[in-house]
Amino acid sequence: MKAITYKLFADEKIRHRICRDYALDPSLSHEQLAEALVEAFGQNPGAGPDGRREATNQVVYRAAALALASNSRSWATFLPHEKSLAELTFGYDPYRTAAAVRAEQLTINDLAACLPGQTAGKDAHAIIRWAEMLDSTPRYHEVLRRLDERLRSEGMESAAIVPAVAVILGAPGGKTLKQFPPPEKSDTWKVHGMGPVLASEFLRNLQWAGFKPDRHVIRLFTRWFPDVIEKEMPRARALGERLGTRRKDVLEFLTFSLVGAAVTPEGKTFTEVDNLVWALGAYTEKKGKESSTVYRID
DNA sequence: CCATGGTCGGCAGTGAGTAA
DNA sequence: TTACTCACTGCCGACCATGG
Repeated sequence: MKAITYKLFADEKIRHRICRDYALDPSLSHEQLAEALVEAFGQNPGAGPDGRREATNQVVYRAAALALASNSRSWATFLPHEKSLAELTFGYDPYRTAAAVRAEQLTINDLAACLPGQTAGKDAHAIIRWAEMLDSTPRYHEVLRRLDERLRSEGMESAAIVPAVAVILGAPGGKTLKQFPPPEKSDTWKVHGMGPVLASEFLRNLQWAGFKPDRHVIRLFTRWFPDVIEKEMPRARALGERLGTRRKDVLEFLTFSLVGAAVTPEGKTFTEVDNLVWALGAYTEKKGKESSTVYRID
């Protein structure tokens, strides 16, 4: 971890770029900057219990909307638009948002204007679909907690919970739905506009403790920890089996989620580690330009 | 035939990098 | 400084392969 924070903030140019993107004070120490960066992502559950606390549909809606807002879009690009997204959705109120859409006072284009990039329309559409889903599903978070409780009661280790739920929400196959019947009045767990990766982002926004293996993280871990990957692969396959899937992309997602959990040291959260590894991949160890450094994570 | 899974390309704007 | 190329991001739908 020290090596990663050093690499991130020692270089003047990179430190200033990160500070510009996330409105941090460049005169802080490396440790303070690392802490402030993780803070800026706002997903670190800290010491609290994960996945167990209450969350209103409004809190759930905010978590979903922000996860969708991060799709194919650097967080720093979206940040300036966050305020207007919050205003358009009445402070992430799914009921008022759904009502405004019904009354044709809010359109996909209105929301898309807050989401720069190629997936703007699709993400905006998904944000509306989520409002409609939550509008007709009271206490959605309780539904998720029941899923969480079931998996735990069946002996699933806690590091596997978020990846498992993310697969059920993001890429449920027919077998998955047989083993995990969807909530009442619904014929699927599939959430709008999210695959497993965005679904784990969504869960993290709800302060569930999980590791999100995005492209940067996968790329760097492939270089750093081939042995851990080898070791976690059978466990990912077993987990996939448990979830009723053998899809290659899902197994890759599960493998790297487990690798992330495995390399997270005692006393650190998954979120802290993956936020910092992500930043390293996004700002320093870029694709095709990686150094030969194998960063120790401790 | 049906369910499942793999592969590929489109989406559409950002920003880093490079050449002139 | 300007103009240009290209990689990047995750989801999804079209299409094909496999196997019961």
